[in-house]
Amino acid sequence: MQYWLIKSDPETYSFEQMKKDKRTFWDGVRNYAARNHLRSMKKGDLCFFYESMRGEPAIRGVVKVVKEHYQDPTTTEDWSCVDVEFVEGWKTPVTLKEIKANKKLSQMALVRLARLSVQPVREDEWEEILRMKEKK
DNA sequence: GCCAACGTTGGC
DNA sequence: GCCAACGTTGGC
Repeated sequence: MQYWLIKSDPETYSFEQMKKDKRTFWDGVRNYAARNHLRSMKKGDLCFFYESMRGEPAIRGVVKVVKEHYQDPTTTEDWSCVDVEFVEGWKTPVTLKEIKANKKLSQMALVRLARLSVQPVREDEWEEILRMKEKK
């Protein structure tokens, strides 16, 4: 089992929408590194849902991979997408500011490779973020 | 809205 | 295959 973090610009697809849809296909990834991560995702893997750009950039909840990668239907080029399902929304999101302020998370791709839209999360990082969420 | 950081493109 | 130019992302 692997953990991931997927980013979305809420103007394109918000966590609010994710919650409403319950399930969606994660399309539109147009970056090779991100695509490779999509292709490594396994059914049952958990992902943090991160919203960028508008408002406070933050992790807002958790979604689960329910279908492994397949051809992105929005293009004929060689890109992939996966299906994800809503798991839980957090009342108080864990913000980028808080993540940056936490020394244990300084190695996170979110901090070091800000533009990578699909990234792996280490187990200790996953747990640390859950701890931060619980403490609120 | 600005701009730094990064990825991609294309000329050589 | 290098690297400058350009486009895009995303934090602030």
